[in-house]
Amino acid sequence: MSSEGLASAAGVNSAKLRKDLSHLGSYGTRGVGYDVALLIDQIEFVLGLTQRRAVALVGVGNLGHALAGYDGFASRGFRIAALFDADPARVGEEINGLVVQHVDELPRVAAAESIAIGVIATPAAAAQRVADQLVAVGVTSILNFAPCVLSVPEGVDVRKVDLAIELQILSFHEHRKASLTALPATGGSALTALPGGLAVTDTQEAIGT
Amino acid sequence: MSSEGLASAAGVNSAKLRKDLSHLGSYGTRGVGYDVALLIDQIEFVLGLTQRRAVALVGVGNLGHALAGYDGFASRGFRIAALFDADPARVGEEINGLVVQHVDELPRVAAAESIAIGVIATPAAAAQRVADQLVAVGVTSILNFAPCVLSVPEGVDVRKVDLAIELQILSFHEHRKASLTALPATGGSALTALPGGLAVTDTQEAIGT
DNA sequence: AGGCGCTTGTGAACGCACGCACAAATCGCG
DNA sequence: CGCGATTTGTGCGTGCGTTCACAAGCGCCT
Repeated sequence: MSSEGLASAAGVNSAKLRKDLSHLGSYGTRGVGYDVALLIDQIEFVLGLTQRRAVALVGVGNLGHALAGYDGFASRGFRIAALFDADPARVGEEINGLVVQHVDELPRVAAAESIAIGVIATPAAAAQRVADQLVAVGVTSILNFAPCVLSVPEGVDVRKVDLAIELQILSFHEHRKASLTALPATGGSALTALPGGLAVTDTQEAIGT
Repeated sequence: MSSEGLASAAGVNSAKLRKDLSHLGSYGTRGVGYDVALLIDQIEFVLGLTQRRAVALVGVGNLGHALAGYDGFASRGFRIAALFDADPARVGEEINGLVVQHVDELPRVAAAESIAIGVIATPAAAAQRVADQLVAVGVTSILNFAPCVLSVPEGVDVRKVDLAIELQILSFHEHRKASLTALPATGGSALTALPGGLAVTDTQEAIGT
């Protein structure tokens, strides 16, 4: 498979793709292209995806349920090792073969399962507390679906996924298509990074801290 | 509120924030700062968030359920106007006050509700067909949660959200923290853009087309 | 065996975004 | 009324990512 084919499939420039791959080493053959299977192995190795990491999911509301049942995690080398919730009514429920445990059980489970990554799917109000608990048990990577900014100590990685922001971006493009307002579409605008996004409700207090 | 305060709250540089805001016009007061309420109004106006757009959600599996019940959409100015699924068993189910309709009803509903944005939460195999149907009824903005690359005509915006990729990025950082491999952390690597991501399974056929 | 076409890997240039630093402007206080 | 403190708005330099373009290398066909 040529870099041109890979690039068009991925929707990027072929030169960029080649340069990226060259960082891994020379796994292509000139005049022929790349061995896709070998490439995948190498990428997985360098990215550390060969080891199946254990993931703890906190918050089994609507979103938590969906994440717990999401096939994409298992097929990409992640093992959801435990489900937690703070609501006693939800504790004991079984989802996809896993029983929801109370979030206070986290220290015990984390030690037993060697949790590497924590996923927060709680309401925004509970997110910071959960993050603190995760950090306390040694988790250094957090995926945050709650619409709020988490403060964590140095050395802990937080990635925030705000589903509404994706819609807002689409809405903005829709707006531009309609009215031909020529606002320079600067790549990563700080605007979308504002806590609470652009919601009128409670943005004041979110910023005012 | 000073730009410094806004910037630290958003986690960005204050100069960048001021420059971004300056694109909207001069809504700050020197020596004083910004009127947050006014700022929000202006940003919402420029970004076109003042009009509540109608969203159609296709695919009410685990993820679809979560999205249909997600408060963040409504509070950010989006109205989920209709739910669709191809599975007759799911048609008729009521979620959050909306009844799931068969995807073949899309043309009729789209005309009645003036759908602006389509959200695809179907399995990957069905995503392209749904995208085609959305495009056919005049939808020009698509948010795709299925782990596949959609091909759409010019003028249609597609944003892809792959939840597993977020975990992979965290996993990679975790990997780097463990072994101190010095791989240049190039900003937007093409690797993560590969269709099918880094999954071993069926990547071959995904690329081989 | 030799040449030819195709593809990789990479040096170099372009462009863009980020951040610094400063002039202009506003408010408060003496 | 004037001065100093504070903050915005922005010109400019720097660094990085992307892209072009080309030499080196590989396989195939004759």
